[in-house]
Amino acid sequence: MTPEEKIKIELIQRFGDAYKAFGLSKLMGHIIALLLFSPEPLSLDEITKQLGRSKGPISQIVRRLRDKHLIRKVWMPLNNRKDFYEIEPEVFEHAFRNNFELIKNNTRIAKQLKEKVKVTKKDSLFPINKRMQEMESFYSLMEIHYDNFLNAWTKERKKIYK
Amino acid sequence: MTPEEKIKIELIQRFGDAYKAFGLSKLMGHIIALLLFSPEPLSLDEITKQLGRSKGPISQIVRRLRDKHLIRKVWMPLNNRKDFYEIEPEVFEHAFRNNFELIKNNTRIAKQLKEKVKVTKKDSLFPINKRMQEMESFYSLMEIHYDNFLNAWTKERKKIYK
DNA sequence: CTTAACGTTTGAAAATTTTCAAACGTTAAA
DNA sequence: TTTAACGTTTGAAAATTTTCAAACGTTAAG
Repeated sequence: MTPEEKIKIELIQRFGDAYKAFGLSKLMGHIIALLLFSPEPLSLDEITKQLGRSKGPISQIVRRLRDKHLIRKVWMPLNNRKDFYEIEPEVFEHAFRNNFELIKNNTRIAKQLKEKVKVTKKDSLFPINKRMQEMESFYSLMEIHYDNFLNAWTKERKKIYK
Repeated sequence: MTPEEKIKIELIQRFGDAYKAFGLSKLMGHIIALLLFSPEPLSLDEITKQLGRSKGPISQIVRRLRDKHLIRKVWMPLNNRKDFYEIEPEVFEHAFRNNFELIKNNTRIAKQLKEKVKVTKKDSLFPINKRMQEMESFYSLMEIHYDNFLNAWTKERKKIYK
C-alpha cells in the first residue's frame, strides 16, 4: 500500500467515526473524507467503487450531503453523462451551521415551553419555569458566541486564502 | 389531563426529539426532561413508571447520564434502599462540554493527519495537507470561542442565580 | 428510433440498536 | 439467618437503520 493510500484510508476511517460520534451516518463521513482527499471531482461510480458500496446508499447519502451543503455537483464538460461531485469549499463552516440549527432549536424549545408555563399561571410550575428561563439564557448566549465565531472565521479564512 | 401533565408530556417529547437530533438516545432526553420537570429527586422505579419502560434500559441510560454529568445521585435519608436522581445543577453546561469534546477530537484529527502527510513528503498530498491545515485552523478557532462562551456563561449564570 | 449508460427508487435482507423479562448478586429489614 | 426490595446484567425479541440488488425512468449516443 502506498503512503497516499494509507493516508486516505485513515482519513476515511477517522471521518466515519467522527460523523458517527456526531450522530450522523458513518457513510457520510466516508464520502466527505474521500472528496476531501481527492484533488479532482469524483463520479458516483468512482465513489461507489472506492468505498466498496452499492449505488443505492451512495446515491441517497450524496443527496443528503448536498442538502446539507457539504458537497456540490460539478459540471464536467468531458464526461457529460456522469454526475461529478466535489467538497463544498466551505465545508467546515457549513457543517458548523448545520449544528447551529440544532442549537437554535434548543432556544426555541425553551422559549415555547416557558410561554406555555406562563399561560397556565400555576405556581406549581415555577421550578420548571425557572429552568426554561435558564435554558433560554444559556442557548441565547451560545448563539451570540456562535455568531462571533463565524465572523472571526470569515476573517481568518481570508488570511489563509488571501 | 391537567395543565401540568400536558407541559410535562410536551417537555419529554421535545427533549426526546432534540436528543435524537444530536445523535443521542431518545430515552436520554426523556429522562432529562422528566428530572428537569420534577421539583424533587426521583427514584429509578418512579422514572420507570412515569416513562412506561422496564428497568433494564432505565438503569443503563441513567448510568450513561451520570457518566456524562447530566444527572446525579441524591442521598435520601428517608428511603435508604432506593437510589434517587436529580438533574445536575449545571446540566446545560455539562451537555455543552460533552459536545466540546467532539470538537476537540476534530482538531486532533486534523493535526494528526497533517503530521502524517508531512512525514511522507509527497507533493501529491499537498491538497489534502492544505485542507487539514484549514480544518485545524477552523476547529482551533472554534475552541477559543467555545471557551469564551463558557466564561461568559459563568458570569451570566451568577447574575441569574445571584 | 433504438440502445445503453446513468442515477434514483424500492422491497427485501442484513446489521445494528433498543427494549424487555428474567435471573442474579447485594444489602437492608425482619 | 432468612426474606424481600433493590439495581444490574444478560440473552432473546422487537424495532430501527443500513445496505443491497433489481427494476425503473430518463437521456445522451449511436
